[in-house]
Amino acid sequence: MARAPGGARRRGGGSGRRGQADGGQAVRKGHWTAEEDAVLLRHVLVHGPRDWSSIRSKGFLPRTGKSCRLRWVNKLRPDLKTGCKFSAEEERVVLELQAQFGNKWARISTYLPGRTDNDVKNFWSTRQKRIARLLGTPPRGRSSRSRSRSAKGKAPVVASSLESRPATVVPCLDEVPLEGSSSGVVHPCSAATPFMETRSVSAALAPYDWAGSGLFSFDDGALPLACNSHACSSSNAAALLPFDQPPYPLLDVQVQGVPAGWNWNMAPGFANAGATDHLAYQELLPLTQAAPMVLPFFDAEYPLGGVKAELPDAAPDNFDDLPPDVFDSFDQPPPPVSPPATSSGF
DNA sequence: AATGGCTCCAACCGCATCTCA
DNA sequence: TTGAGATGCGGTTGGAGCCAT
Repeated sequence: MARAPGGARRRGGGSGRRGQADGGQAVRKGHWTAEEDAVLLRHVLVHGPRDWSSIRSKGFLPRTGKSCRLRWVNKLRPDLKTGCKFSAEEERVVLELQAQFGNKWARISTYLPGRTDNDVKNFWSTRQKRIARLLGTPPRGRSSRSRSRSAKGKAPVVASSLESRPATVVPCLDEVPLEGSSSGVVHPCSAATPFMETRSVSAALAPYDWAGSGLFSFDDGALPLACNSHACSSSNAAALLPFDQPPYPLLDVQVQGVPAGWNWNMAPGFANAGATDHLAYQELLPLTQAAPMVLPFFDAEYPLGGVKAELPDAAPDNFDDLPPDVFDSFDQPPPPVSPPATSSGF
C-alpha cells in the first residue's frame, strides 16, 4: 500500500483540539504543525531530549511535556524508519519477543532499530485484528481499560533467548538480505526509503554525538559507516570514529537568517546549561519563524520553505570546546547482541 | 462514481516509575 | 524519607488513505 510517510498525511488537518491547562493557559492538542515541530527541534538541539515540561512552562509551545516527548520519540527522532512497513524479519522478531516479553513494546522496540514502541504496538494491534478477522473470532476488546496494571505483560518474562542468541536480532539495514535473496527477507528499509538525509541530519544535530550514536552514516568519506556489517551498536560505531576529526560535521547553516558565526556548539544550553537557554530561544525562534529553515529530518523541504543544509567542507576547529557531558545527552541505542540494561532515551 | 470495510498511524489518556529537592 | 513533578509505558481512539465491490 503506497502511503505517504507517516506524519505528512494529516499535516495541517489536525483536530486542533484545545484543553485548558492549569493556570488558564490553553494547552494545544491534536496534530502537530510544522512550526511546532521546528520549535520542538530547537528545544532538542539546545537541551537534548529532556526537560520536556519546560517547553510549555517557558512558553515556547502550548503543549504538555508528555506531548512533546511523544512527538519527538515517535516522529522527530532522526533514526526512525518512517513510512517503511515491517519486514518479514521484523515481524518474526516481534512475534518471538512478544511471546517472550508480552506486550512490552518499549522493550521489544529496542531490538528493532528505527522502530518505536508505538510502531510495534500499532503493528501488533493491526496484526491481531487481521488474524482475528481471518479466523472469524472477535478481536480482543478495545475497551479493556479495566485490566489491571499488573496484568500487563502477561507472558512470563524469562531470560530472553534472544539475549543469548544474537543472530535473531534484526541486523543492520545494510545487511538485511534484499528481496530475492536466498532467505527471501525483504530489506526493511531500502535505499528508496525516506529515511533521511544523513548528512543534513548530522549537521543539524551537531551539539550531540549523532555520529557517535551509530544512527547515521556519512557518505562523504569523512566518516566511516556508522552501521557497519556487524552491528548497529553505537559503541561500535563510536569506536570506529576517527577522533582526529570531529565525530560530526559541524554546521554553519541550519537556519537561514541565523547570524553568521552562530555556532550550535556555542548554544547557551551547552555552554551553560539552563542558565541562558531562554536567550537562545529568544534569539532563534524569531529567526525560525521569519526565515526559511532547514529541517533535515525530512526529505522534502519543510513547509516553512527551508532548504537543505550543505555541509561545510572543513570541520570547524572548536570541537574541543564542547563540554564532555554533551555526549551524555543521548542514551545509546541497544547493542545488537542483547537489549540494553535500561531503555533508550530515544 | 459512490461506498463501506480495512489498514495504518498519530496522538491522547491513565497509571507506573523515576528523579530530585 | 517523602512528596511533587517529570518521564516512561501501554492501551485506546479517531481520522485519512486504500481498495474491493
